[in-house]
Amino acid sequence: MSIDKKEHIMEVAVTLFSEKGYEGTSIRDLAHAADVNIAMINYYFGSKEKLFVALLETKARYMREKIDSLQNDPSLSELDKINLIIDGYVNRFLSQPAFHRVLQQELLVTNRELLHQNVIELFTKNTQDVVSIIEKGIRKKLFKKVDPQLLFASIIGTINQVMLSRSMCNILLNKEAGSDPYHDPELKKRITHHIKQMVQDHLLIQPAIQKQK
Amino acid sequence: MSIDKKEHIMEVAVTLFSEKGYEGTSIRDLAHAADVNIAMINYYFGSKEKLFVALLETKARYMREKIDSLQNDPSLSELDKINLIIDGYVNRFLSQPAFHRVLQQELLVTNRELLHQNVIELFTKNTQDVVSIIEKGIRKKLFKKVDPQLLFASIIGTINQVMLSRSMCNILLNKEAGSDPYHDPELKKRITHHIKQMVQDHLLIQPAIQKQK
DNA sequence: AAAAATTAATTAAACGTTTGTTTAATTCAA
DNA sequence: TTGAATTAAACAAACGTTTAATTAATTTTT
Repeated sequence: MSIDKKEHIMEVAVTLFSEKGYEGTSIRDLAHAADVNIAMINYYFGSKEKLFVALLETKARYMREKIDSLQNDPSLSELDKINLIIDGYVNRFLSQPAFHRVLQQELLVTNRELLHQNVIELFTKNTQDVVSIIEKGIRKKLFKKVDPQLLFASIIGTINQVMLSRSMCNILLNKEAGSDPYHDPELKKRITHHIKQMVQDHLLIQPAIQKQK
Repeated sequence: MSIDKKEHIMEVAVTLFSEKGYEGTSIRDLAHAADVNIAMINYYFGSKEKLFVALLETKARYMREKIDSLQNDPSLSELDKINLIIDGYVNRFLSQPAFHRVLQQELLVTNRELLHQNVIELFTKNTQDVVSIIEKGIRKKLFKKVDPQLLFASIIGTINQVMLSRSMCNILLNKEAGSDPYHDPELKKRITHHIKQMVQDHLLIQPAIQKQK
């Protein structure tokens, strides 16, 4: 029973943190939304800060494992790997918008050092892996001599930009103000297609050959 | 004397908000950092929230005017305009990292509706203008049939990604952990060049002709 | 030009809430 | 009957804001 309750609290926490921010969410807000006593949060997690760290550790494994499995697959070309990584990130970000907004918030706020450092570490390994795939493609003369780090920033940054805020996303994509763009199946296709096309045009020597589907 | 003091408070506020977030920054923090009495912030601005809105209105005019002046200049090609807009955004974001982190924070947090709505409005007009420039280039057959909205998201998103956090940026660019990447003149060149190159490769029919400088 | 009256700027202290956390008592399950 | 789970109540500290008193600057009147 207690494990389920911990998970329940964490699920409520990620939603509230994403809507109101870490500082903007009180333990009382959390307890009320999760329908548990105020004292239970500290009973289970020790403190509000430790709840947050627990949240990171639980939620952040998936993408790490995804990239690891691609990394040393000899049957895939470097372009295949990049395309699969784009698919992975878009799927991941769109299916967990609340969690990824919380991550972004902690990257932006530098004074909660423990939380900040925890989020930074998540990104570091992923960055290095993707960059080294791009570098390998360049060495094999499959790719042009692009800037691998900044190209990775463009991939992630494009998704993050769309994910910044729902109303922002609706304005960007000319949707009605009230609608929920993140659960629109069209959006996922559209983002994936745009990023892949842009990355291919930028990476490949003869991008004109590649036809838009 | 009072106008200078208001500006002084706002300058301190943008720094503190960017480091600690809006909720994470107390009026007492602000008053102490600006070396004024606690009551002065409410005396000048009315409330903490109104201080924030005042901050937006003062700081956010520049980019608006920049794009407006480009918009109807017949001597510039659509690609010229896009390149100048990229220059403008990179310069602007890198020279005011604190302010733009505050903007991003408010986009991420949706429950402070007044502040959120104010930031959204800033972005809306800029988005529409840049999109219509890209669309014009497509109609003139200068550009391929790209996704104008998402290409704009890629431009802004790339810069935002690099600006998310200093240590994040240092990791991304392989710099030492302590250094200040945003005041490195090399970084501005590198970002500008990457985005322009990527956008050109994506937009132009024969990107191979365009030579990297 | 000096004095008086009025307005603006600044202060320290206090306001009532809300914050994260803890306690001590109670309920529940093993 | 022992230990874990749960509760309501209380804790001190910090929050944004307001007050009432004082000083500084400006305007009006003499």
